[in-house]
Amino acid sequence: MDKKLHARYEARAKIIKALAHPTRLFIVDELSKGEQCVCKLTDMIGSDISTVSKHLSILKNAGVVQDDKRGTQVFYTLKMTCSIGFFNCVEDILAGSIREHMALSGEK
Amino acid sequence: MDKKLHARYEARAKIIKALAHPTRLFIVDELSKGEQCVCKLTDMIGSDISTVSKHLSILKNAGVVQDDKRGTQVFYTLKMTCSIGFFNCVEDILAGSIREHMALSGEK
DNA sequence: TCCTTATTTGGTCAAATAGCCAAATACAAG
DNA sequence: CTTGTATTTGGCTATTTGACCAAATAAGGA
Repeated sequence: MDKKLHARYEARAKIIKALAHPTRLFIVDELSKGEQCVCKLTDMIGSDISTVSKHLSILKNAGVVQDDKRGTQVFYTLKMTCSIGFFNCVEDILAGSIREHMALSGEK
Repeated sequence: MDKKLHARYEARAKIIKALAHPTRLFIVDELSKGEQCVCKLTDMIGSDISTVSKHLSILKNAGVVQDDKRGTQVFYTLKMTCSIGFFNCVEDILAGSIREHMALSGEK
């Protein structure tokens, strides 16, 4: 694999890696409904606010979300809206795995 | 976030995590052109064959690829074909980042 | 059966990730 | 300028990941 090609895959992987965490997937889903401030997301997620803030900065760094500081709060919005379609694709895989699992267990 | 919801995001994340590595993205791209044996992929990638084998097993475990043992070789095929559309989406983000970067550098 | 080739698995080590707490910053209101 | 609220950053530890090597398996042919 040549160097330029490798760099291309690295760049892709960076974005996908940003999505590859349950909390961050939740955030993306939540933001697909509209903007949210860090505090609201923190309430919903239930981790430490510093943890949520770090997840948001990973997403922002990857170009998946955008932030907008208004007064003392920071509001995040989804930038990578096409990810929603992909999640449906992921759900299909999950549905398939469940079917296979049932088939292996001898259920119909 | 309730327990069931969390499990759902965990399951999604597992699949996305499987894709979140440059070598594995390369494999998916390669398999989108047709099946390949481990040895051929190893040649293209240039890492140790055990490393490639492990990447393949991660993809297989996530339901992204399928294997088919024929004689002494193992051939892998892409199961999650919808990922291709997602990669275009990822490319758009990358293109956007490059544009932003140029804008910040004062170029047009 | 005994090689040879193709692939997987186990072990080890270094690097990256995720979470929490505490400290630093940013900003608005008094 | 002091206080209070919202958020980010730094530091620390535990866990996971990724790469390589060596050893184990699997299948085919001599």
